[in-house]
Amino acid sequence: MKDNNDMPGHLARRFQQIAVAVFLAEVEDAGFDLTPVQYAALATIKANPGLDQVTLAGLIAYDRTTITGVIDRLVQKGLAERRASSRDRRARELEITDEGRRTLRKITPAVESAQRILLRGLSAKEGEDLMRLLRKAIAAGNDLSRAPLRETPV
Amino acid sequence: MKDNNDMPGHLARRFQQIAVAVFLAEVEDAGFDLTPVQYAALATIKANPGLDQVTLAGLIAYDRTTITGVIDRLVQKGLAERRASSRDRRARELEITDEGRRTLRKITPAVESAQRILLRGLSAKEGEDLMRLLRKAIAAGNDLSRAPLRETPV
DNA sequence: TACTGATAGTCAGCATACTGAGCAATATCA
DNA sequence: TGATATTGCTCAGTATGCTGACTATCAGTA
Repeated sequence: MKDNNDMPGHLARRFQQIAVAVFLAEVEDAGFDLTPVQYAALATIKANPGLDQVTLAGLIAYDRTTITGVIDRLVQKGLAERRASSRDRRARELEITDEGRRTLRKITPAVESAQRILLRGLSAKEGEDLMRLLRKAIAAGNDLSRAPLRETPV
Repeated sequence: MKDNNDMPGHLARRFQQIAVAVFLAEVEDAGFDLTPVQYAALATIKANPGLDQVTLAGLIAYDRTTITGVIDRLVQKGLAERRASSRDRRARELEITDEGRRTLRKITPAVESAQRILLRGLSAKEGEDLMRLLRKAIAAGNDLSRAPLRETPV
């Protein structure tokens, strides 16, 4: 029988498991307490000031029910703010705070270090290849998850 | 600034996200209710009758605190049994039930189909390359997560 | 304008994953 | 043998990620 550990689905789970562990370790070493998910959300808020939650979720492929809790924690840590939108009373506009900006700036080396560690078993070319193939497989499967990546709409 | 969506960590998360969605969809279409994690645990119990929980966790790289709940659900569904070990009174021996065996057999086509769908954007060679590179990166990072893969000890 | 459908956000519930702590039992070694 | 360390398992707490349902609001149209 084929080894279950060799199936693409299992490799996907393992790779993600290691990626999260490495990220958290590097970030903690740098003296911060931020998850990969929180980091991506914060960086995307900074790059798109005033965006609403659904747009944010689409830009980083999070489920809209997940993003609520993530933003809750960013707000609670004082890194982001959630305001009512003036144009659409259903929507909340998101902004990064000065503290959030400071954190992003200081945390960047740790985040980049994590990415290097994640690929440390591969040569530079192999790392490039892996990322290219992952991007291609992901693009083909984008709409298969409930939270697909959405190019900036609007 | 570099696009966050292009970082290896983000690609890892996305690939895993799609892998789980595809697995669940295929398995549900086949008329079953089993998660990727439950499937891997059940298949490993079948292949290693009487193994204990820590060994099972090591064979599929799950955390020991996660495996408890997974087995709870397999037992509750009648697919596996948990017995006290006679050799070590701390340990629990795991066995697959007839129902579990039947389920595994019938679910296999759906599981294989899921793996194909996950790689559907890639050529056969690209799929092979992706898996080879993932295996290599994972092997190099194995000990960086709290739940590393352990070759059958004993 | 009134109706209908879509959209933004939240919530409850469930299933991974992990941290850290704790209990019971086993192993090791002075 | 007796103290110490280790191991197998569980639990409480936290953070994703999802399903499905619900409210409030908006948009399009008859």
